[in-house]
Amino acid sequence: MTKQVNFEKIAHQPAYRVVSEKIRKAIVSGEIETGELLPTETNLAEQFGVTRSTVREAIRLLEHGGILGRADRKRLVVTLPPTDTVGRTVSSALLMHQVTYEELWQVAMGLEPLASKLACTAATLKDKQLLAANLVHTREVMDDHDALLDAEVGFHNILAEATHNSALLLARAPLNELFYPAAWGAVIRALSPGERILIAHQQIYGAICENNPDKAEEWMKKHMLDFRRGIEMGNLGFDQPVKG
Amino acid sequence: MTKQVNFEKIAHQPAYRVVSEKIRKAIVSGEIETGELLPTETNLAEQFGVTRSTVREAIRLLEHGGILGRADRKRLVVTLPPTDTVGRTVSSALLMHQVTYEELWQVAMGLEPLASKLACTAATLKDKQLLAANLVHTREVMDDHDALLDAEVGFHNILAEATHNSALLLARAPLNELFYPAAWGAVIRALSPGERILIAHQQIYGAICENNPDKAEEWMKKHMLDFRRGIEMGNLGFDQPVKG
DNA sequence: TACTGATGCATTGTCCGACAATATGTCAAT
DNA sequence: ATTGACATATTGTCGGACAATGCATCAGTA
Repeated sequence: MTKQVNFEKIAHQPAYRVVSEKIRKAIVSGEIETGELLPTETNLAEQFGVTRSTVREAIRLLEHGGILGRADRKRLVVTLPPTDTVGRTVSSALLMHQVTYEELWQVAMGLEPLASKLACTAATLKDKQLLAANLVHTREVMDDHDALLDAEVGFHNILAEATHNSALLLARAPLNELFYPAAWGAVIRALSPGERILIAHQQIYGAICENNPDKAEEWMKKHMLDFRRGIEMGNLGFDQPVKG
Repeated sequence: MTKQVNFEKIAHQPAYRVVSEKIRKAIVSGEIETGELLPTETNLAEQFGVTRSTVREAIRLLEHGGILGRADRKRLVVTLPPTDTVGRTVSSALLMHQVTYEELWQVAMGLEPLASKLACTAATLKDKQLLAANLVHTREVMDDHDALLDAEVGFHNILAEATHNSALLLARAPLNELFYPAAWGAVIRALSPGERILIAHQQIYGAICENNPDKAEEWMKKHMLDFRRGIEMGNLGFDQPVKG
């Protein structure tokens, strides 16, 4: 082992990444307001001194992150990345990492009771109305497995929105997209636990209306534990990777 | 208000998106294994019947999500999206949504105690060694604000990794990238709470070694509450948007 | 006035062809 | 086994081209 000098790897980022980074920084730093239109591709190309092709590749990079979108399939606008777009990115990452139902359930146990608690103080009148409407709808579709699943997922969704906490919303996006559809769907088909679901939802809704955070949190915990028991009773491979 | 027929908007996706979707599906569905090399750009162009430019734009879309990467700046390989890449996407989305410290703290209160609890049962010997090393290092840099911050963030990071739960890891990515650097940094500079930090970390570490989930969870809650008090004492705009 | 139609311009989506820089593989020379 | 020379493959970047489509303007007509 002779001694040898080590040089650091030289970087040399491709131009399209450099351009992409510059635009991204300008956006995130607020230099360009959301909703504002970006210059045209040819214009950007001139400004950066590259060709339009390069600019286009740079734009694609940002477009997927949801930072950029199209107003009317023409001009580019700076958009608030919609949570579902970002959520999808996270979800497909998790899928590739072969995330298991168990792992997602653990996260759900951390976030959903929290959401219930926070919703008690943060929910607006409109949020409560949405929850109430969801309860009515749930009761109606109690026997239709698919519709019941939709209603169940919808309840948790409305609840999360009612916290008005965007960080929480993004953190639990994978639950919406991966966990509930697959896992709840299986439980519902196997056990038809419509009544139990409805009771839990009603209690949580009640707690929110009474402004009782502890009760809301507790009932959500029960709800999630109930769910887990359903999975175990149905013997539905809790430690298996979620399949997209 | 005359009655009128409503047609659904016709889609017409641009070709680069179609191509991108096809590749994405092939990857997520496992048709292409991770680590496998993709065909060359020219080859893909022929297969899809489009030009190389279009294929390149399609690739950029996926590259940003971290699904695709380069082996050696030449051939494309399918990669497991590294958590930090995906995390950055989420973080910049949150920045643009003007997420507040308060919101992030709420999420932290949901996830960090959970991580502590889970780490008790999931941590390997190596994880414990890393935690121990972090404690030693923390004690050494107690007076260096920047280094102390790094150590503090590092502790929470190791702890989260010790859960071996990729969903949890991704969900808390914004804490690493946005919350701790900015908020803890401010607290540390204002109050120098090195001792209190170290004590909490030691207790958590102890609880993990004793395999005592409840204690680990409790101490992490204390730690986070302590943190919050620090922010309020320092009068550091808890309800202000995080600035990147 | 309110609707319709024609026209021109701007911008994006897609294509083509080209070239430089750089990895990779092969083969000979030492 | 290492080095050097050389051909090859692949990506990054360029420039130019054209069709499709959206937008604005302006005139025409009931």
